[in-house]
Amino acid sequence: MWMAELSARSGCSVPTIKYYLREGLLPAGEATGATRAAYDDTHVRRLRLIRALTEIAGLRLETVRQVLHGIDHAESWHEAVGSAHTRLGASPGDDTPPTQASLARVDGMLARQRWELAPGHPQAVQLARALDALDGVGHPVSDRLLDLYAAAMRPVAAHEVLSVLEIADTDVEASVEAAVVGTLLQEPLLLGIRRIAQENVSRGLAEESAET
Amino acid sequence: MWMAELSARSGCSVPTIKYYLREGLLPAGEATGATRAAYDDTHVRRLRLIRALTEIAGLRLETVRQVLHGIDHAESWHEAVGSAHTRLGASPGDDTPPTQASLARVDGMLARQRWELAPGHPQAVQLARALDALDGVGHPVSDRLLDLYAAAMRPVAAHEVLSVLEIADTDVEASVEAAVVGTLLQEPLLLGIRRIAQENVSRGLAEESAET
DNA sequence: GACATTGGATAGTTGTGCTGTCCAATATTG
DNA sequence: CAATATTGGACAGCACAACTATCCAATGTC
Repeated sequence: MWMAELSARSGCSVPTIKYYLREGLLPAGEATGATRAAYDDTHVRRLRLIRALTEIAGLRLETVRQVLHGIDHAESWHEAVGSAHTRLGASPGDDTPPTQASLARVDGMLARQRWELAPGHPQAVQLARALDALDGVGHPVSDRLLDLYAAAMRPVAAHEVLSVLEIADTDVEASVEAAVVGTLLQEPLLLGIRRIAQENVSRGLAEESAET
Repeated sequence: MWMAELSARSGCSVPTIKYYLREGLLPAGEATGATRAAYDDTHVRRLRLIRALTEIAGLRLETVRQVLHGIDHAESWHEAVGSAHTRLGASPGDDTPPTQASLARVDGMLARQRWELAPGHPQAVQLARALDALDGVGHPVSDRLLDLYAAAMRPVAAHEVLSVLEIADTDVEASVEAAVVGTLLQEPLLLGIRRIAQENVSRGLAEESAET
């Protein structure tokens, strides 16, 4: 298909597609001449993925490019997820080191869960910085809450990883994409359900106290 | 304290503080003369909250303003959380209606969890749109995963709401802020722990398969 | 051979979140 | 009381991200 059809099928305007090509987010089509290139379904999928990562996961194009690069160059699916996680760890330009106290709390949580993470791992650092930030606004979280989060996420993560594994047998490339998409694009799902759960607990308690 | 001290204590530059004042994010100090105004600890706290909401929760200033307005005007803490949730539901300018199929799936999940949500509630709409987006990129999620998310979030939400309630007895205003902060600023914590859990499950399986 | 489309290059636009500058009115200090 | 410093207020400017628009020569297509 030509540019016009790619635009129609992906929902992106032609200038936007050209912009993504320039920025290296979308691989060039197969050149069939000096002024013509052919695109296929992989380009349509890639465009939809870019839009999803920016609009839903809220990633910036620079981050999207790194994530896509990870998808394209990963040898295995868990390498891809690790790469995506690393890219997402820190917002660019923010290299404030976390406090030792928060790092220790993260290590403690990991130990209690019998989870292992290399010291100085981006995820641990990021988590420690989040703890610092909550301290900074005067709303520190308890270790109990961290453990609760960990306990809640354990079965979720297990299910997610296993469902990606099922695809990995038949199509490694697809499983890499599924892993990254699953991690990033399902975040709003999880958070949305958390909010709904909070509202229900909250309403339940409000009605309860109204009865007394 | 004067402007200079407020700047030093909050970590925001004077022009930035002036900007927030102009934008209505920070209440004006008490005017002690035509060219002087006194600020107090509430202003320091408010500034730190603004920075946390933008830098950590990734909210735009327009959204921060609405959230702060909700905090300041809420009668009760669950009203504040509801208001904050509503503000966060949709990205501005994005009013694509979800498909009926996804709305039905959300309703089904709510019914299975015995959760109640008014029809057309922003949270349900938002969740349905997230499901549509995942379908759009060719990675639909199963009802099983939704249920798993819900089951995982149930105890989390219960604990979070209860810990806010404990404060509510002594200080309603503080509990309102705690509810909003807890909902928004603890999101990175939850997601970070989920990523760590995924990596551990993934690494465990990778080692396991390496042994065979 | 006329006409539309493409790729490539370049410049312009919009929105967001600050920053910088200026000034008159005041405090503060000596 | 005078010199100096600081403040609030208004306004313009800047940097970045993500497009969007325009132009053009080469090339397909009919």
